[in-house]
Amino acid sequence: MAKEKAARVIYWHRTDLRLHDSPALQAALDLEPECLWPVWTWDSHYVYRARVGPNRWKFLIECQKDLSASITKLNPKSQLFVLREAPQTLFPKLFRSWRVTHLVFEKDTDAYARERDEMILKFAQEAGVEVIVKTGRTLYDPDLLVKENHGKPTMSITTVQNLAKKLGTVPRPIPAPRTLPDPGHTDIDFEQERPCHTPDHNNVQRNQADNSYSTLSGPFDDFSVPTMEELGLKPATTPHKGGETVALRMLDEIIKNKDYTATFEKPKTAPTAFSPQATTLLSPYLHFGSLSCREFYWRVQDIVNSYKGNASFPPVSLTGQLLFRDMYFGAQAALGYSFGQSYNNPYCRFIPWHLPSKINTAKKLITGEYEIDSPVAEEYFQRWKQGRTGFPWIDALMRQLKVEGWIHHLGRHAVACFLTRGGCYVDWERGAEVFEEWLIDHESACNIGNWQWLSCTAFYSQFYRCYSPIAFPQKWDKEGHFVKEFVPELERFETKYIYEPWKAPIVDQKKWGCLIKGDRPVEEGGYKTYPKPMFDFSERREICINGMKNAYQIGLFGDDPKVLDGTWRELFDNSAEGPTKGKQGPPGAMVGEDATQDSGGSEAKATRKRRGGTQSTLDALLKRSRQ
DNA sequence: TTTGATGTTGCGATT
DNA sequence: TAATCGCAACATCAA
Repeated sequence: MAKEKAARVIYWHRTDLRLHDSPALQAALDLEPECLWPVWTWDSHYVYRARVGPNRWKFLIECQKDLSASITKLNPKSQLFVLREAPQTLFPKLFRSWRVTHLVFEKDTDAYARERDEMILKFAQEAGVEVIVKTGRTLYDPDLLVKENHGKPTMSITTVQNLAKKLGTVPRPIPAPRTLPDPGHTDIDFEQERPCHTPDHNNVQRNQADNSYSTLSGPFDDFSVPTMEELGLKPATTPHKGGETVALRMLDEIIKNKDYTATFEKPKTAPTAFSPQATTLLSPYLHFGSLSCREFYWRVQDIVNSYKGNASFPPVSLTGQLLFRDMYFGAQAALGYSFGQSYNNPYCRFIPWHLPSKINTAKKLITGEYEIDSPVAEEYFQRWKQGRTGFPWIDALMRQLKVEGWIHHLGRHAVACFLTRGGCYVDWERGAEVFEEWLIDHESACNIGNWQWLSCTAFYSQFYRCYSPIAFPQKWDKEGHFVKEFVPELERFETKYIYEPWKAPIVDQKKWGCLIKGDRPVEEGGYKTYPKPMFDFSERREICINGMKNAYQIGLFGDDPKVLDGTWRELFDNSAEGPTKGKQGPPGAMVGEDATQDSGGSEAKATRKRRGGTQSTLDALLKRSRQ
């Protein structure tokens, strides 16, 4: 159907801070618009609800500034127009005010994005605005993957590889446009609506007033990208820089090394390598869409196809990494909100982890808060988060994560295994929240999927394969260079003790300027200190494996009625690892008046008495170690 | 329905 | 030093 009037198009950037290979941008340009506004809406969901540390804020801002500059290079009248209002309230006003005919954007399939985009679609229909949505964030449209998988989530890489075969070759990337239309007028003849600030998960990230929403078009009325200071954020510490320009330059460098590109095998890359790291570090660019995954795929594939030696193959090869990404997107697309939690997730095993999420049972959603069922587990969790477990390998990784916003994939495995099934027996959702806060490449689908994988709640089940915080890093970095970089307290320690510094004789500890004592690093009497290990690893490993074995045998999944109503406790022995005491209840898992009660009714109390105590294995262990 | 193979990336002992 | 194997063990997938 031919359009009567010239198109006035808003191109809504969200997951695609780039000009190269954007099917959605191409669709917008195909309309031959009379005017085109490249727009970013400062979504309050990201500002207040998502967990975003200063490093990812900085990366996002750099991606936006780079894109805006590239737009202006193609058309000096244009830029990325940043509008500081939630899209749900902004667009209806904008459609009217700017006489918009089309809204174009790249498809986003996470649960919140779908809800938001449905609403925007409705507003657009009401305003007579045509909406065009194109896939471009993944190799395959996640909804199409799911459809080909008979509506089921994609839970294994072989499944995805087979589906990919059926769906055919990944399309070649589209070159960046050489020209861009003028934007239309940008007069604002309406009031800015400021979003609800509470709950504000990012309050901890700020040290100044939050001016995210001071005005609609920014303090200089020029729709420019906000600064860290305007957002009130603490300074970023990451050395990694965002933007399409940097991303394409990095890709060029990687591709230049044909051997690396064609023979890459993820399991053979060292998690202890830093400056330079052993993997590409392109993930944050893929996350913000400043690098197109199809661009990456084909640049790699062309090298592989012409490679004379033995090239690697998916799933371990570079393109295989993109297939894993698609797998997680496919799982998320099929499961929606339940993908992000154990509760009500039919594909997620039920394990009675410590520090379980509080649940809003009416909505069947986790609330973002958690229950401290065991003070010891909470201490383990805090020490893990702050990089003071006393295991140098774990602490080095957690410190690198906090400072730089990126750690190697196998490093993520190590700390995730340690927090969950291979050490602390703490809920994977706690770990996923920390990663969400600190990773510059945080992609909800991949993060959630990887945490489920490592905790053996979904995707993977061989819980008896457990990462040792000593043997595993030793395999990669005998000298302990990585540890010495990120845990400088230990920089003078002998190689022999680098992963087990508590075994070093006191005289040597003194000689090397660091005493192994306490639960946090401090300066003391002329010496540095580094913590003692917070538990005996092999002891904890055994407890965890037994806990997992038991939970696997009981065999509940997140959508089991017993999980939903809390009566799962009937199936667990009181002494089983985790908050299993009492036979009733969901206490601990409920929100509302009953949420804070520790255990069920009189029957539970009777049972507890009969069994002679309610102490979990964890607390018993601690008590023993203090004696 | 049963069966056999497989599963991105473990550990530790042995060769 | 690097490669191989047994370990103890289970869900999923394809045939």
